[in-house]
Amino acid sequence: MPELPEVETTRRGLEQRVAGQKITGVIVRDRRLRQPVPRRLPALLTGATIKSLARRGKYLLIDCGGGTLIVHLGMSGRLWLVDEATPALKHDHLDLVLAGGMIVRLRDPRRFGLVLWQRGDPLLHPLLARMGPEPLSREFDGIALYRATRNRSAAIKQVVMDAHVVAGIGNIYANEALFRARINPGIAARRMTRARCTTLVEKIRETLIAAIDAGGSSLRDYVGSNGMAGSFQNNFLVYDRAGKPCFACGTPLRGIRQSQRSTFYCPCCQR
DNA sequence: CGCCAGGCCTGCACGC
DNA sequence: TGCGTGCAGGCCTGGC
Repeated sequence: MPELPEVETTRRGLEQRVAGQKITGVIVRDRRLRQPVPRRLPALLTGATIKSLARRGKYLLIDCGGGTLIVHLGMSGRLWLVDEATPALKHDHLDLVLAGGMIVRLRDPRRFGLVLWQRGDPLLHPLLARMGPEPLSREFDGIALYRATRNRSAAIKQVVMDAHVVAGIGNIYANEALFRARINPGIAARRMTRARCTTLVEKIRETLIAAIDAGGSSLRDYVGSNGMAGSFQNNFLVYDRAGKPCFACGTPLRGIRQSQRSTFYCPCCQR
């Protein structure tokens, strides 16, 4: 479910309501995520105060003073604030009970998500340490993408989805940005010119910012941290539109598979 | 029933 | 021999 814009929407929604709040209790109902939820989490977090929420790629970094709670939402995860009277349902695996009477709740039916604890600098965690630049940072520019694509025979879409190249570009936004950049998702990354790299970086940024402004995309059961649904799914130009006319030229869009992921593109506009 | 789904880590085989 | 790379598999539930 959540890609970078959805994670960022979650971060913004939660931060303003939980920063400065004390955690009075931690309820772990199911430890079985992609990795087991640390057993000592309640001991570590009870009594701690949430300082701030940051994001690295699709990882949420909840600074709790003595350490950072690192949360990844996987495919079906959702982190949001509920009233303490809200009953926990089947897939509500973790609650952070706050002093103010609210609960930060993690729901993740597919359990591809991750909850980790890191002392010290969270960016040093092995899963984060070798990630590529943030797509919205200055560090990620045409030159950086050009360098990262040299000697890579893999398709540009796969390279752009490689978190070691640039953080947090998922399947939907890779598809959308490539369409906006008029680049065929299947071309070998090494064949990208400098100019096309610059264009693609611009379009990635443009797409992510538009999606964040729309509160993310709501697919299936996704809703933001305040329970409100994002609306960017209404602005998809190619994602999930196989066979439908290209908004630019009318040609039926194609749906193919690349590395077991679905790709959508316009065979006419994207070369 | 089978297939599909927004992620991403791991391990293996391969080629330089 | 040792890497970087590319690919397949696996982790799960739910919806069509």
